[in-house]
Amino acid sequence: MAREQGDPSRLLAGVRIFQDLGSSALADAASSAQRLRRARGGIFFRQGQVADRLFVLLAGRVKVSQVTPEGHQIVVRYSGAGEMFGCVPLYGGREYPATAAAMTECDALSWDRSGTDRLMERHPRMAIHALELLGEELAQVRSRYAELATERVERRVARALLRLVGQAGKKIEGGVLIEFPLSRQDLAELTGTTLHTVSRILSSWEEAGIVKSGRQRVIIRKPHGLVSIAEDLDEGGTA
Amino acid sequence: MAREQGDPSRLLAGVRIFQDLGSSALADAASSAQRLRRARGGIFFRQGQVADRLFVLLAGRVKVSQVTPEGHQIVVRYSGAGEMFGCVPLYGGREYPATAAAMTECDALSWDRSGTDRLMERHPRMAIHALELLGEELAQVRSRYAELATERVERRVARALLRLVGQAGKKIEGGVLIEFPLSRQDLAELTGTTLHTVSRILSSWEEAGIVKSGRQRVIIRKPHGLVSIAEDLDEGGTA
DNA sequence: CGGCTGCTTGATCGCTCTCAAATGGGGTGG
DNA sequence: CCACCCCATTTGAGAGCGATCAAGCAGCCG
Repeated sequence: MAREQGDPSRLLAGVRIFQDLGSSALADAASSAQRLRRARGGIFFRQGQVADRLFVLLAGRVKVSQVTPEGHQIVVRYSGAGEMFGCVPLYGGREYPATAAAMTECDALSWDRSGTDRLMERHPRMAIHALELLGEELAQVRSRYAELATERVERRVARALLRLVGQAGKKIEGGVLIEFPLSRQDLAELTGTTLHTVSRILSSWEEAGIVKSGRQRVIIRKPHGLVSIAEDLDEGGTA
Repeated sequence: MAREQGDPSRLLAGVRIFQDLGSSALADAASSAQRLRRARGGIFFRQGQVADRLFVLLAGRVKVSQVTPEGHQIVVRYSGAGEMFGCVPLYGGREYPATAAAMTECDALSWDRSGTDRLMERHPRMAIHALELLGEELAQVRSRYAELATERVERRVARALLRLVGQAGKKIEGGVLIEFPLSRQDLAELTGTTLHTVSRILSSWEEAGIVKSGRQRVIIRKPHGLVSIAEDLDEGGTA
């Protein structure tokens, strides 16, 4: 457990599901947590495994993805520090419906099922927070669903990038860098298209000076240009 | 109609969120509920309204749908008797993200926000059940998302119909009838396509003897045929 | 019976997938 | 330190699914 950085209960204070819980509750949670690290590429859990653990990410970035019966990959979401993932045990699911893999070096806490049950019993507010988080996630998936059903690929990719900027954007000179390795394939699986189409789109944006991208790297040079594509505004916004 | 049947707490026993709650809790819930009826086409709530009520459907069928900023309609789901809808207040959302309209004559119970809060406080198991329901819904949306991202329209329509059979299928001679008025447009909004494409697909299925359909009516004659289309099996299954 | 609403069907267009092949950057092992 | 190999990416060509546009049709209700 909390090998370095001393008090893990301090880390938990910033995590939404543990908010407003009081220090004794945090200590309670921290004491029953297991500390987990993963190198880039490491796996937290795999789709189909018995869902017996809940995770909270302290540092790093995790890709949560699904494989359809036909073998297509879908990226469900990217989780960052302070976010919860593998929340299936919270609501009684049997198996993980997705795989969670570390995109960068990761550091996480986790609780087994009986631990989460006990925590939620003792601190009912945790259940309320869990409800809130799940509700928000539901709203988000629905909005992505609507997007997929009604929007063109280019706009979907623009929106996905803007969302990623919000989650993992880092200001650098000349733009905003997405702070973890993100391949064309990843973007394609996130937006429901193919890496070829993503590559073409990024190339055209690069030509327009909107982004600068390379091997698993994306820098947004003109966020406003992306916004014009993402929203209804005319394309060709030159910020 | 359910107006008779006396005791509303009896009605609640079959609703998942109230399961295992004990009769006093049911009476508690029933006593604070408001009974609501809507004629076909009536509205329970509209997208964007302040989300102040939770609903449980006792009878009838409700369409939950969204309009995107660009004006496209999306059907989120169809709810049947015993199901909960408008659960936004449960997890603290401000506004309804969708509109709930009665597809048939409907009869429902509803609680205002303070009522649901109080109920969940007094009966924590309700919160657990709510978590379960939300989790299941999340899993379902994700699977529909994956479907939309990776499957052809015909297969999506087949799967949607099969799901509807499970929810509202009624065996009649010569097949299974979807028991509420369902237009081509509805099916299109449910599967992320256009009414034209749905119409063409249904026509071709009709030719193959798989379905029989008319104005806002669909009868599945050969469910197995639909399954062959929905799954990976070769098409042309003649059950 | 007439009009409205939902359904059908044809024709065309174009976005996006698919298939194919080449390119290049980066890390690794020698 | 260099060469090689692997993997991500780029780019072209072509096909096809499904959207869009445009009429016409038919059941149903008033």
